[in-house]
Amino acid sequence: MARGPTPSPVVIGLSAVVVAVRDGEAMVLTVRSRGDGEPASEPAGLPFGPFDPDGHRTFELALRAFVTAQTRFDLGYVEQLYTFGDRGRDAPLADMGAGADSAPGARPSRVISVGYLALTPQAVETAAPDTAWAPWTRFFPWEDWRQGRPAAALLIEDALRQWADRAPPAQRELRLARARLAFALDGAPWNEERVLERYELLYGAGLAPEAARDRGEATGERSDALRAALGAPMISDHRRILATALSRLRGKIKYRPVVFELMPEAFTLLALQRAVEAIAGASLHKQNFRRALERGGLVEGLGRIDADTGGRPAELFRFRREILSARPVSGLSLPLLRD
Amino acid sequence: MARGPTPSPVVIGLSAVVVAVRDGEAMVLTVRSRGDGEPASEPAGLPFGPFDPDGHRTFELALRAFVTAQTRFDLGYVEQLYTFGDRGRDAPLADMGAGADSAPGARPSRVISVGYLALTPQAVETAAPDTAWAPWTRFFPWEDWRQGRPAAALLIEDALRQWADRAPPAQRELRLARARLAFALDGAPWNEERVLERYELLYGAGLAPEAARDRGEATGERSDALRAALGAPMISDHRRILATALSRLRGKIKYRPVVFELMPEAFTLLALQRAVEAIAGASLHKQNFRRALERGGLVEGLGRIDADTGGRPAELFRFRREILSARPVSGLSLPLLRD
DNA sequence: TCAAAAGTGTTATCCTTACACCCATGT
DNA sequence: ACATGGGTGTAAGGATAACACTTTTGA
Repeated sequence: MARGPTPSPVVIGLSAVVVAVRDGEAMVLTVRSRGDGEPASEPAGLPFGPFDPDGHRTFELALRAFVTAQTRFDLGYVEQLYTFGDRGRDAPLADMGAGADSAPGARPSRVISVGYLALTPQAVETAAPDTAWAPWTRFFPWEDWRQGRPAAALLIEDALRQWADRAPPAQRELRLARARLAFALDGAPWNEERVLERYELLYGAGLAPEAARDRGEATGERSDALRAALGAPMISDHRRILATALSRLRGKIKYRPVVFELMPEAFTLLALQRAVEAIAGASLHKQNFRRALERGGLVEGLGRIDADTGGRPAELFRFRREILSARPVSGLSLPLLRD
Repeated sequence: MARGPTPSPVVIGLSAVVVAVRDGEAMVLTVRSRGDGEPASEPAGLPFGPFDPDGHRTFELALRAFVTAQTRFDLGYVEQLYTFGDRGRDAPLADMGAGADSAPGARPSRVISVGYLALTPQAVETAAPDTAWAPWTRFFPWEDWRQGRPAAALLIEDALRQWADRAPPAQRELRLARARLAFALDGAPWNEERVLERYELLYGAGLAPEAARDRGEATGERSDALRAALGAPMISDHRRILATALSRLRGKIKYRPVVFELMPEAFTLLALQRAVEAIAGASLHKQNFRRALERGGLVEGLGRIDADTGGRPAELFRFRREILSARPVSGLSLPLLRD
């Protein structure tokens, strides 16, 4: 293994997608980027920090430590998502931490970022400055199908068709096929799990503002409506990490009982359903949802509650955590409701 | 961000689990560790190498390059598995690559390893020295349930019960519950996907030889039969990576048509079934397997073949790769056969 | 002729989906 | 009374699991 010129330093960054559900809306913990006197429209980022090879025994411990430090918030359920190492996707952290005080003109350190998903039962307002919960529909407006196909999806459909038309004939069909599958064009079924695929398509098509940014160009002309439909960009590749998290969570909810990590100790069945709907971005069939719950034996009734919205008071339930160690247990089925 | 003493260097290692199926057996590409004149019983490892932050634009390109260099073998399908960063699980690469020529007594570099899964259609014998295909039952004898519950699983069951009995009473039930779920004790159902969970349990129980090794101790007394049942250890944490790969593959085969990445262009339905069985470690019901295939429209008949084993010649089929871009497509159902 | 595999048919059962309806409470 | 949500029943269709049987070849 010949030694060439000294290799560039490698920095490992950890990013966390912290998810909570607050009155029927799925929220993500965001950090304003170096929030000084900059305009409020500066893109947000995920909580992140450098991994210290000396101080931290495992990634997960490191993650918990710095998220608590940065946001004064304790994490519960945590799982690793993916490790991103592409050069050229606006390496996160490149201008902070290990690289912050390097001489100008020095070779930038290569940054590898390990993304994590964390779930917490309540979106407690943190006292930490520059930290805020944001609904993730802000970053992915096209992912919310709870009221039927969202306007954002329609605008994106048009933009993607134009993108396909701009291609040389040989590529046109390929582009269309990708768009059709990802965004349910021409009657194709919508698959809520393909969040990452959709975001990557938008990035590849140059529609996500991050694409132009990473190339050092200005974003092309576009209408206000389309801009809104494309969602708020994030610093670095954080929106990609967020998309990965949503994909993973939407998939996992079906085969592991992870929703309960987002619920308080006692909850009504409708609250549970609303949480699942917020994550899945789709409306569910009430009766069938409850029947599936029963079959699984996942929950157990308690007493009652009143202060609900309108209507008859609902019974409170709790997650039967015991069964996790008693038998293999799958997640919730998603009996979709078509409007 | 105060600068303490200079931080330890971080080295990123890439490991590949390269899988192929050869006459009904699932094989993994292994590398003999620094194979000099050492005894043949030296543990094997996975193909691995350091990631060069200057030369490589993405992990995947780096992986393909060094696997080809090391094994003279071209990868097809590739996906990232997981990034391992725990200190104390015998950091891979610590004594090679970037760390090889460091002064004795110098602080060892912290090694992070990114595991990848790769699938190839044929287990071509590579000309590369110290590289060999090994059936993965060698490393996980308890995972092969094609002929019913394997003897290895029974021996491990006993060992795990003893491990639970050795615990203080408070922990006894917890240990038993974990063992029950993972290894299907007391009538619990076997879940073929939990390969990693099972390996980690064996590691945690001190049964996997790697556990004692990582603590710098000698492996405890055990019978030859039990030793065989526990499978061949691997260097570093490679067996953990291998377990991760098998878990992932066994899961993925059901919801993505990945088996076909392991098949030649034309194959018989029985060959396909045998491949799935080798991966899943379970026998399948022939008729129901074929019916499910038909329903999915995944394959298309061609002509015929003869040179088969005994019996009537079977028709050859091919995977209809076109459908991948035409519609969302799920994997194969596993109609398990109970003996 | 027999072993070994290829193929075909059919049935019971369960899960999913869908539709329709009644109950309890606050305004 | 009526809006809002809680809660129950039931029937149709499709997928799965399980059974038994015929066909075609090579040795």
